Amino acid sequence: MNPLVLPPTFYSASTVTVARRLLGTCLIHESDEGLCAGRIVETEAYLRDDPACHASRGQTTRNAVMFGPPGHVYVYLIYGMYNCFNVVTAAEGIGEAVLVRALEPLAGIELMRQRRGRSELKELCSGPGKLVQAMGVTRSHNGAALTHGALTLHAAERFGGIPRFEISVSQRIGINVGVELPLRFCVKGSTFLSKKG
DNA sequence: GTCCTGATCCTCT
DNA sequence: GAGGATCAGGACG
Repeated sequence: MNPLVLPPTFYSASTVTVARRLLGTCLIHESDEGLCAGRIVETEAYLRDDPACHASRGQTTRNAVMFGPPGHVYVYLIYGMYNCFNVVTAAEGIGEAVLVRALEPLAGIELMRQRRGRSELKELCSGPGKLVQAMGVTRSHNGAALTHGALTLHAAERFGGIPRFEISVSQRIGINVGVELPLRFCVKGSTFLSKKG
């Protein structure tokens, strides 16, 4: 296995810890169309007892993946048009996840432009629905492991690393419940955030 | 079965 | 800054 691929143990820390550690790591998707990669610059933690978390009302067929082992992908359709990309955290049976909200494009940028129908670099991955579209992620990836397969998560060093950065913590975006909780984490000063952090 | 809501994005003003 | 697009899952009855 590629030593830069993050191991399953990476995901078994607390959800908030994983949300912070995900910043700077590289998401890579190798598809038939080509390879795409992006560095994670914005995440949000969704905890079990959090009303905004899908798993807060117990396990259902939709959110079953969240209750599975950590290090897997939970893809969910929102507003009938867009998908959100989540990383399952916490032990099996708990039901917590981290939403990836924004990426800094690293590779396969032309492919991202085709998929998005936009040319500006900042418009490719600066939002949950956008990055899913740019990376070519679909609901067929729901339940897939991030430790092997087409969709993998690599350490920051994979693309030369990221200069030392500060983490900015703020309130989450786009939800109506639990908004006051400081569970959104951004790479401070990044130009690829979904919103000013 | 029917109704309603939502972790969004884009276009237009 | 506001509104429309568009659909699956969950909560009812």
